[in-house]
Order: sequence, then structure tokens, then C-alpha cells
Amino acid sequence: MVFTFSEENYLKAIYHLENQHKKGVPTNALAEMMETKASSTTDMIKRLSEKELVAYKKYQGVKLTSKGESHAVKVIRKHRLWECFLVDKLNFSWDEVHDIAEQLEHIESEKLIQELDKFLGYPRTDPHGDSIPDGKGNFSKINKVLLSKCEPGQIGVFVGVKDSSASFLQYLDKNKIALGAKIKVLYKEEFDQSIELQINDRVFTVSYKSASNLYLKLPDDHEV
Amino acid sequence: MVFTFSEENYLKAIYHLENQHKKGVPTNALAEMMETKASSTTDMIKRLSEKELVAYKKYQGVKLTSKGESHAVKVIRKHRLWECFLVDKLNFSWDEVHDIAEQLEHIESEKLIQELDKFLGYPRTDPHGDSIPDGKGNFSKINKVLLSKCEPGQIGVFVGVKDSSASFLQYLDKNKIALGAKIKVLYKEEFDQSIELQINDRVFTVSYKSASNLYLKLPDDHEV
DNA sequence: TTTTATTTTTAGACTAGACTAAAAATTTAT
DNA sequence: ATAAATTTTTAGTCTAGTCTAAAAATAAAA
Repeated sequence: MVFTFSEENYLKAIYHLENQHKKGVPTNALAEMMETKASSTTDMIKRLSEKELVAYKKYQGVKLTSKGESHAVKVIRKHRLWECFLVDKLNFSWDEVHDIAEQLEHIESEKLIQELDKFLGYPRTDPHGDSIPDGKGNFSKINKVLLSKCEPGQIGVFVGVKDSSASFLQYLDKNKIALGAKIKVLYKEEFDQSIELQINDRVFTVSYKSASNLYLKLPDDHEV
Repeated sequence: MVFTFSEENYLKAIYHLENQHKKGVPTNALAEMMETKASSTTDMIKRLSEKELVAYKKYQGVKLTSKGESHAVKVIRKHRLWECFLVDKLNFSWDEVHDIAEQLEHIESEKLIQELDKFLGYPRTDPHGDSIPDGKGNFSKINKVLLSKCEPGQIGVFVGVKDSSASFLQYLDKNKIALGAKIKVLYKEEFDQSIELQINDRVFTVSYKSASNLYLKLPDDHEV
């Protein structure tokens, strides 16, 4: 089966939205993520449905079929491997890689991605802490939790970001918050939900918005 | 200026055809290289002309403007650098890289290509012996000549192929003819223009067709 | 130089992917 | 439970890039 770039981008978007919308991704949500109009989205959904990549009933939202999901995961695998390549081999910083990986993820060659994976030493996470599916599409789902959901006293390791926009990543850099940092929640301000943390050896306060973009791995979590 | 993949492919094709068609590339020649119909080609020529990438007068064939040529060279630079990457870093053989490089050459990022160039150690030729334009678009034009134009007695080094199709490259591999081989023309058969050569230490005969795809660098050629 | 052959362009149609505006279905609120 | 608001779909249009068939221009041949 052959995929257009556009089809791949929609599949990816549906994949990501399915977390929030377990009973079908609404057309509007998909349209917003794709930055298109709902009518265009309906058109694409019909095409994807025709190809049996999504299950679709009018007005009921859309879900990936196993075929659609498996392809979405392939694209995500490619995206994340290319991000590793850019950071590990070509001296890019983590806030510069997203847009280029958006292009590279559509390059079609099984051997290319296999060899790239090998060349990079089979990395298990990308520069933003997201885990990289293996050749068969299997994730190592690590048990991470949003900082904004943590309670004072909890301790964890900063393992990923939710929103990997350049501006957020640059904010983290500027404030010396890097993947792997040990974080302890000291205090949650009731008024604005900002959180005071101990990060490595200093005290730092993040807004609620920032806290909702930071993933921690808690020490009592054991991977499968 | 933003370019579609299709526009870039046409620019590249025109660039290559300009060698054979100094006074304008005929629509049919371009259509044949692009594997499209002449009518489609005329349409594209008009679009390129609109963007001032080509100079075009009806029925007169088409020429790249300096703007068009400079972009064509950029695409060629990317193509050849990616080929180097695939062969040098990802264990591809020279007959496997063309199609993937055709995809990768359209990835848009100045920094990416700069860093890739650096990462590869600023290679000056690609795996097929074609020279790689530098960041400013300058080629080191080496003085190579087709084997089919050589006369008995001439000696040269095999430095490149004209047609880099997988089947031709595999034929060379099979017969242990690799870039860098020292070749002496022993005899040209008048009947079918096949050429008997001494290659390294053995004697080998190539057809006229093969000879017209092999470039030699003659010893009396001095680069600029 | 007139006819014939070839090349190139035009005209009109198709598809993918987008859009706007309007209609239809669903959900929310009174 | 009906009205109002929201969401989704349909209908029709647009562009890029392709096609076929036919017309027009150029080149080759008689």
C-alpha cells in the first residue's frame, strides 16, 4: 500500500488524539490538529476509510483500524529515529529537530530505517523522552506522569515533555532543566497551581502550564 | 521561494539535459526524462517560467535561469550528499542508493545539509563518482571522458558512471569493475564497437553500450 | 516550394487536497 | 420536549499536476 504525505499526517494525528478520545476522534479535533477545516477533514476521513485505515461512521468520529494504527506507528518510529540522528550525529539541539523530522518521517525505505536504527545503536527514546517503537511496532511504554498531577513530597526523574514546541524546549534549556534531572515537588500554590520544586540541588518554581508539559518517572514505577 | 517536489525534479532534469541541448531543452526530451507526456511538460514549463526559474519561448525549448540553475544545483548537492551518507554510514551499496536519495533530496533545511556535509567529512564525489557541489554551488569539474571515446593505447582511471541504474552498477560489481580501477584500452572491435581492456591485471571486453557509460580520467588531465 | 511528418501547444477532463457556504445531524439548554 | 447552539457533512469551487485528443507550429522531404 502506498501512502501520501497527507494521509500519513492524518493517521499520525488520529493516533495521538485517540488517547484523549477513546470512543472516536471528533472531526473538529482532528481538523484543529491538522490545521485544516472540518470539511477537508471529512474528505480525508472518507479516503482513509475507503482504504480501510480508519473505521468511520458519519457523525461518530473516527478510529484507526489495526492497519491504520500499524502504519501510524511506523511513521512515528521514523520520526523519532530521525530526531535521534539529528541530535546525536548532526549536532542539532532538541528544539530544532521537530520540523525536519516531520519531513524525514515520510521517506519510504524499510532498509533505510533499519540501518538507521542500527547506526544509532537502537535508541529506545528520542531527544524529548518519547519512546521509539521497534521494527515490529512495539513500544516500551514507560510509566510516566505529568508533573502537574504530582503531590508535594513526590520525587521523580524528568523523562519527557508533552508539548515539544521549540519555545517550551528553549524555556527548559534557559532554566537548566534537562532530561534526567531529579525533581522533588515541594509545594503547590493553590491560587495559580504553580509548583515549587527542588530540581537537582536548587529550588525552582514552574507555572501550572509548564508543569502540565513535563513528565516524571516515579521511583515506584516498574516497567514491564 | 518554496518549491514543490515536482518542480525540483523538473529543474534537475532540465539541468542534466542542458549538456546535450545547449540551445534549449526540447519539450519532448524533458517529457521523456520525466516520464510524463509532452502536454504535462508544457504546463510545468509555464509554471516554472512564471516563477522565473526557466527562460521559455513557445516552440523554442527551455533553459534554466541563474535562479533555476542555482536551485537545481542545490538539489543535486543534497542528492549526492545523501548518497554518500547511505553508502558510508548505513552500509548501502552503490546500486541501492538512487531511489532513496531521490526522496531525501527534497528535504528542506539549510542547516541539515550543512551539518550532513560536515558529518561526512566534506566528500568531493558521491558513490558513483559524480562531484558534489559545495555550499555555494561550485563544482570541482574533473576532466573525465567516456571510455567509448578512447582510442587503443590510452590509459585512465575509472572515475564515474554516466548511467547509474542498479542493473548497470550490478553488472560492474559482478565483473569486479570498481571506481579507481586502472584501465588500458587494448582494442576496439570495428564490427560492434566493443572494447577490449586491460583492467588492473586482467583482460576484459565490454560492449559499446557499457563503454558509453564508463568515465575515465586520463593521466594528462590536470584539475583546475 | 508545397506536402508530409514531427514537435509542441491548446483545450478539456480527472484526482487529491484544500477551501467557503449551506444543509443536516447531534448535543445542549431552556 | 422543543428550541438553540454546536458539530459534521454535503455541494460546489480552486490549484497543481497529470492525462487524451486535437490544433497549430516547425522541420523535413519530395
